[in-house]
Amino acid sequence: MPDTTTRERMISTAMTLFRREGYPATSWRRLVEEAGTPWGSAYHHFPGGKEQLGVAAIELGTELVAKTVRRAFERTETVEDAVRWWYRKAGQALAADGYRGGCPLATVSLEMANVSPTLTEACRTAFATWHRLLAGLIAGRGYDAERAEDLAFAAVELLEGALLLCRVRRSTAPLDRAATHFARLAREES
Amino acid sequence: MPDTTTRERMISTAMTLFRREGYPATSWRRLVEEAGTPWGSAYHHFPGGKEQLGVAAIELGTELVAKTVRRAFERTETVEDAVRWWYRKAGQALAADGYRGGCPLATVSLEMANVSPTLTEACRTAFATWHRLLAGLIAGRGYDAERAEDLAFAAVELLEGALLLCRVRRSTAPLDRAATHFARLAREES
DNA sequence: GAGATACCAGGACGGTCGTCCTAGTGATCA
DNA sequence: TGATCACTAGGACGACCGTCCTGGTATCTC
Repeated sequence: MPDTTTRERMISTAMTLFRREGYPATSWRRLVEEAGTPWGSAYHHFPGGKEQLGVAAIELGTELVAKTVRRAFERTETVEDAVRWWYRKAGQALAADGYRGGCPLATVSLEMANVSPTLTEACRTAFATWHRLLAGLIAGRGYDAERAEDLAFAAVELLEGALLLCRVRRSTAPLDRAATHFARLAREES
Repeated sequence: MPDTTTRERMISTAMTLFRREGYPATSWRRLVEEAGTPWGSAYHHFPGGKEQLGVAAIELGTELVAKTVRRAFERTETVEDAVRWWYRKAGQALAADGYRGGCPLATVSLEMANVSPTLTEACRTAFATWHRLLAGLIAGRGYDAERAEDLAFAAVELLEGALLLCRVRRSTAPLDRAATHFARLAREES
């Protein structure tokens, strides 16, 4: 079962709060209250302070999304179906959470880009990980390397834009449209 | 000349700080320091407090982007050229600001979606304004209404996703790719 | 001139923030 | 049994937050 240790519960709760309201709005006090973890041991598990917790939460979010992507390509045959499956999964998660969630990185990325080089570097690494993973999986479906790179970019760009609009409109429609747009990009020859 | 009054300077500075670091990170004290406006008259001009300032900043950002979009369609002939011009303009502004800026709405949208219904509503209205404007301009270039709607969505989704990646990677490359992706979507028949 | 109105100065207020600390608990191992 | 270690309890600390206030100045209206 997941999140058995105090440290793990803190990280996964931090990821949830970061994606819902962002980094500055997530205080240690709210975190330990939400996670039900001991307030006194925060700096025991994260001597680097809130920033270290932030990096850990970003890494967890990166891995969770990567897992979804891998699963999407396992259960589908074409690239457009894989992305559609991925986006649908993201939409379901978003709706099930009452449109409070979204990308685990987007909010922190935007907030901390000019403030914390450490967190920004973690976000940069995360996006690079996704991009590399996607490009590899797309290339594995028969696309040449350059085109796979390009489609991997499109998949991330469209997802991030769509998640933002879904959040604001409280609807998964933008994600559905984004999946269709991606399918068109993937199908077109030349 | 712009921003002649205290109120206008406060709003435009707020927009800048919101897009750079977000809503919670932008305090009144930082704002008046940055804007060089009197601290004592903040609640004179904005009796509704920080939230009222936030709404005003969102509305200003909405109008600035709308102006750029209108200009883009004035100086180009095809839809894909208009979007490319728009994205290039956005990339130039981003780079000129040292990759600190970005979409004036994105960060606030993500941060406040679960916190402030007022600000969320302002963001929703803003995105709807852009979408309506774009759909109208695209339809004016000969696309049928439904397709124009769809392309307007794609233009906003791709821009938001690209701006996020540009910010993190400190590069305008994602915007260039996004423009190319949009061009492919706009060109393809059917 | 007098009164009203718009705006500015600058700090008080209570609250929350991240950080850090001392004291204590419970388990492990000699 | 006693020493060591990982972990927890809970608050102190100074800084900053949004808000609101009193007192003042400039400008306009009659």
